[in-house]
Amino acid sequence: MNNFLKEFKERGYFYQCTNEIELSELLNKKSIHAYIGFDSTAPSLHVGSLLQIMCLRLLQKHGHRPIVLLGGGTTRIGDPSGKEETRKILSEKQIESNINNIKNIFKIFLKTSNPRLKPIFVNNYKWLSKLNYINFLRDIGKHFTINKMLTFDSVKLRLEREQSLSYMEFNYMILQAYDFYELNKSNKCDLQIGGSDQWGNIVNGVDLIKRESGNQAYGLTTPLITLASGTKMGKTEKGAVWLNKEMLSAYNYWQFWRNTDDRDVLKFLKMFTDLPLKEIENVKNKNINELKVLLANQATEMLHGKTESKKSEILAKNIFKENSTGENLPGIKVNKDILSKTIVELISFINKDTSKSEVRRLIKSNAIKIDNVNIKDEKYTLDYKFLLEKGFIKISIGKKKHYKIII
RNA sequence: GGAGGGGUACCAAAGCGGUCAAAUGGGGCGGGCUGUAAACCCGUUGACUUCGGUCUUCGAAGGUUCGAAUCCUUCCCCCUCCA
Repeated sequence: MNNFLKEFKERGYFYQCTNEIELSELLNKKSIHAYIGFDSTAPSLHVGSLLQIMCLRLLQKHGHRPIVLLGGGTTRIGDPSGKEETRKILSEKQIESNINNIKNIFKIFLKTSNPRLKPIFVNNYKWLSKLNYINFLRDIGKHFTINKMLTFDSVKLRLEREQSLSYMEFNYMILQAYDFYELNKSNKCDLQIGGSDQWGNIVNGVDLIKRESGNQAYGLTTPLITLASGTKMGKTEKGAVWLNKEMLSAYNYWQFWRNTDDRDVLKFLKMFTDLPLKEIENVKNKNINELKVLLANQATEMLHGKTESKKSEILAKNIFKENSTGENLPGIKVNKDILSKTIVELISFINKDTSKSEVRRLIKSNAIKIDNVNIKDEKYTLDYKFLLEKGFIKISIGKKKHYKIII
């Protein structure tokens, strides 16, 4: 089997392929172009898209060139996989700015130095917006039979559940197929990779290419990653785990990985790090918490760089150590008149989305500490002189949230 | 176009004149146990509060009533069945 496919499988990226044997041969024969489409509805991608990004990295590693499609066109329509969600209508400007931000993520994850392998960015708005309805129906629409479209899971499931499926959504599949066709024609793209939910769309693209231009193209899907706990990856209770420095700090990103469920650690090491599989094999019996640190370090390094990753590790060690003073935490400057208010006011000021009522509740349940000492009085006020002398003070909410307050 | 069902807190879902800031479950948050894990147990989950209470919530706007999530009117939205 081809090396790329082999590693693709060994790392757990593989779910389905339209024609594995032929694809393997093709990959052996030459360096190909492969694409993955990303939705541009948010200003950043989150960990939910990381597996696809890793696929592109792997592609590069094996000498193939990734094409990143940022769906300016399809974003304007909306992916039906979001089911019952009412879609936000994004302005042109927003979409453009989202696309630019998302591009930057790829510039971190993908190698850009080698001109033969550096990612090609495309925006399907360029061609989709030019389509003429009548021509499109006649040239492209003729290749799609309703009979077949109705058999695709994305459609079938909706119909079976008797949920409505709008004509617009029904067409999404065709537009994505057209994207692949277009990229095959203009960029020699022979392969589309996507999540398993994209299977139908991908197959349609492969078919369309075959019928319209006679070329053979391929599709490859990755499994939907569900955590051992059963939830979807990408969003935690606290919000999305963004792949963006401004939206989620290196430390919090590190923590996200550090808190991986025991049962997912090995799987994630394979999926989300560059560690050679042999090396993972060698360390797999190590203490599970060491492995989690390894995972967190590797994953964070990839996005935030080695320095930030190391800092996060040290910070974490310090914070979770008994009686940590928290001196390594990033300091939060708070001015004097807020410092002189009660602890309730102070905490809801530092942590904007914690209401005062909530802080009161937290105090009652023994969750608030200042310099590791439980605060039980909601009227407690900081000793300003002491703070001046010492320079900083640590406020803890629960066990995991710590803030270093400076003047 | 006709007939019916429905919109309740983060989500699902009860309530159908006062005892409703609204049952229950999930999720979240906090505590306990532990390993920053899982499982489990306990507490909590609108805001503000001088801890006595006060204010704002049940699709929207009006109305009836001492009193409405609950009744009436109009409007908006969703779903099912028939044409």
